[in-house]
Amino acid sequence: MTVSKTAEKSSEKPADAAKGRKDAGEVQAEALQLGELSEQLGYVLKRAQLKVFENFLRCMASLQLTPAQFSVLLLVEKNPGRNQTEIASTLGILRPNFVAMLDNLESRDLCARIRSTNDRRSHILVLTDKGKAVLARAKKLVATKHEARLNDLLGQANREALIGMLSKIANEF
Amino acid sequence: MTVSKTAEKSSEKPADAAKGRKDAGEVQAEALQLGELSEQLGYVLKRAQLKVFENFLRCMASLQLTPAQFSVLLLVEKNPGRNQTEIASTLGILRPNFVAMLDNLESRDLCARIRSTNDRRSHILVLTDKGKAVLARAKKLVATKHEARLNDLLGQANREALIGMLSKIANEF
DNA sequence: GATATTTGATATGGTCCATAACAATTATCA
DNA sequence: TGATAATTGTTATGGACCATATCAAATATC
Repeated sequence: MTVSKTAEKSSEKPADAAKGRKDAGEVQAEALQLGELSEQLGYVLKRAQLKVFENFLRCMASLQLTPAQFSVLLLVEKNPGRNQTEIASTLGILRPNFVAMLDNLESRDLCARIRSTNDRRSHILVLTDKGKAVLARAKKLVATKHEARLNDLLGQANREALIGMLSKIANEF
Repeated sequence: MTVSKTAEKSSEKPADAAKGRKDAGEVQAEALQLGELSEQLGYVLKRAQLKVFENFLRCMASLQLTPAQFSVLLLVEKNPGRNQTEIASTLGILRPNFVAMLDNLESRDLCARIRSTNDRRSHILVLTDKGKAVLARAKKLVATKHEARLNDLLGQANREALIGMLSKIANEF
């Protein structure tokens, strides 16, 4: 597998990268043969994931939300009153790494840590009003600019089948 | 999105993580609601990719090959006589980062850098005999233990459809 | 009430990714 | 031809993300 995650400027898109020579005169170096690589699940999965994240970041540029941050806001909205450990572990984020992430969201006034009265060790997480508003706008952007692109590319039925298969892999592989 | 890539020991699997409490007596904290997250392309894509890579590493434990290393060996075998820049860029690896990778493979006698006689700046890449042998064994392991798992999980037709859709996303998204 | 566990946090190290810069070599072209 | 530009592999470096150990405060357990 492999595939870096460069956005636009530097690295050329992996597929037809090696052709980036002289478009001028001489002998065009023949393109490399991907061979069995293009049938490798991991390879194609990783490449697709990088493309999707890249597109996500472009769509969210105005809101400055990464995929990870978006997922946190979504989960906190859906599960208000949960503490850091619960939110983090549900997303597969280790608690130490979740701290800086929350510091960021909190400094932008998108969510807040509230000392729990039941258990004064834990911080309850909630979205601020601004956080709710930003998340609402983010959802619209994602739906119209990001997910809609999948329908254009694959069609509604295939899109749902894809999500279903990926979920199955994520849960049962 | 989010989802870390922890293998087995430490972090719990994201989905049913928050339940990892006491299986003993008291009140089981209700599981968190994933909500729209489970329909987010990027989220499910990333989670699937992590699972697949994790499984790949397990299957290749005896050969000590990462997905990235495997892809390099595959590509060099398919395209002998190419230089570092060509192989790296085709895989989306930046040339500076490709150096250490090759150092590793070369130190294990899996591939070799050969000074080109045409252009004494470039290094031609080839697989060593050991490299070819290891790659052959790797292919078998991948086919029987890794890719075969997809068929068991999705069925042949769905597997091909999945690869096709992912390729389309990787190339056209 | 002594001990163990949990929570959020800090420090730290590893891996991967990206950019700048460099020497050696080759291409370009005035 | 010779000066200049471009390319190749490389090093150095910084950032992002991930993982582990450890800690103090608070709580649970016995």
